[in-house]
Amino acid sequence: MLTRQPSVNNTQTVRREQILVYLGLVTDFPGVQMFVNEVAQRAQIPAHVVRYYTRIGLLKPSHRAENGYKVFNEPDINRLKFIRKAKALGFTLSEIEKILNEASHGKTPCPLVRATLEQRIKENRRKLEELMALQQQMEKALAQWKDMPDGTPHGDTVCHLIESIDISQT
Amino acid sequence: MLTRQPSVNNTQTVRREQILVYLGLVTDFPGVQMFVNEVAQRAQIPAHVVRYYTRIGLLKPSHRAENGYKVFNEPDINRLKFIRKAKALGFTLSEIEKILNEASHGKTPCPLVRATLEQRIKENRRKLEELMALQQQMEKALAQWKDMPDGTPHGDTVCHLIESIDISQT
DNA sequence: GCTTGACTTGTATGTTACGCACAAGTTGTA
DNA sequence: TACAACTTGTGCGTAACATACAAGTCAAGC
Repeated sequence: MLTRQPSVNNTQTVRREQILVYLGLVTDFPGVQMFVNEVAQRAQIPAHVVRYYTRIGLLKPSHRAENGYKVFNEPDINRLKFIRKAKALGFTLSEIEKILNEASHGKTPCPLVRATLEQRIKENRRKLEELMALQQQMEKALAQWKDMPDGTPHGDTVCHLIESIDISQT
Repeated sequence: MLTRQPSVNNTQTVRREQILVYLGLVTDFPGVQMFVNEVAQRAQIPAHVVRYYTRIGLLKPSHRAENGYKVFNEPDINRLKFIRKAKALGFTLSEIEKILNEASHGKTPCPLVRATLEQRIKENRRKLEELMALQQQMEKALAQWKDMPDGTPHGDTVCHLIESIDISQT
């Protein structure tokens, strides 16, 4: 069983220590090398996204293995899970980075988090209104076109359907 | 008055023929050279956007002036106005390009327009639902945080506010 | 020992629709 | 001739990845 896993469960190199980790028997064995795929799987994030986060400096692998592979540890998984939750709340990556920086300096990021979220809520409200207006505009157009025939384009017109639209109040 | 316009009305080189055009006395004088700024102004689109459209091939200047400046004509203004309306309806530039291609081949783009708009409406509905769910999630979080104190970060936690969030159903 | 296949690395490019900045050329007027 | 107001093209930046590439690493099977 101590073979390289086939594509069945999509893990990477598995050693005895890692199996112990999987089973929850060991959580931070010094010899355990956690690579991209494993950390990605455990944090429920696509591996190439983990690479992306690493590239932009949002995630910093603790060190490199002898072969140059990035080595992650348990705190990295927490960090990734945090990022995932913050993203689900509408935070951008750069906001998340600021929050993580605050926290790593021992400061509480909570006030920043509250403020950012309020800001996000406001922006989202505006975006929602825009999208709803667009939706109305589109549905209105479609209804209005119901009884209009198709036309052939000529000199000044491309498609009278679109050209009949009034965008004055948008 | 036949000077280069100062920045007051933001036009470009003005010649006698162009003034006639402005006054509506002449609509397509062969000697009139319409450059980027003027066509942009008349189509109510920022000049750099006209350049962008030209760059990606969405707009094709009829020819170049002797000095290399792009020369536009009346149909280009119609094209730009069409693009503006289609964009206001939620069409993407590549969709608009397809529509314009159809039309330039003498085919009626109307069926394509109808189909695309229906598609856009569906997508927009999905996006709206997503955004509304996000908004709810955010507002719920903010309310839930009202009575929670700020905490200091340590080993496993960055910000308990965010970490308390349940994203299972998102 | 060699091949094979599943991993890993990094970089580069495409996506959307621009916004902004650059350097350099052109034009008309003072 | 200097200057201001235009013009040109190109290139970078945005957000958050998705996709593809070339090349290196490792363990197992023959």
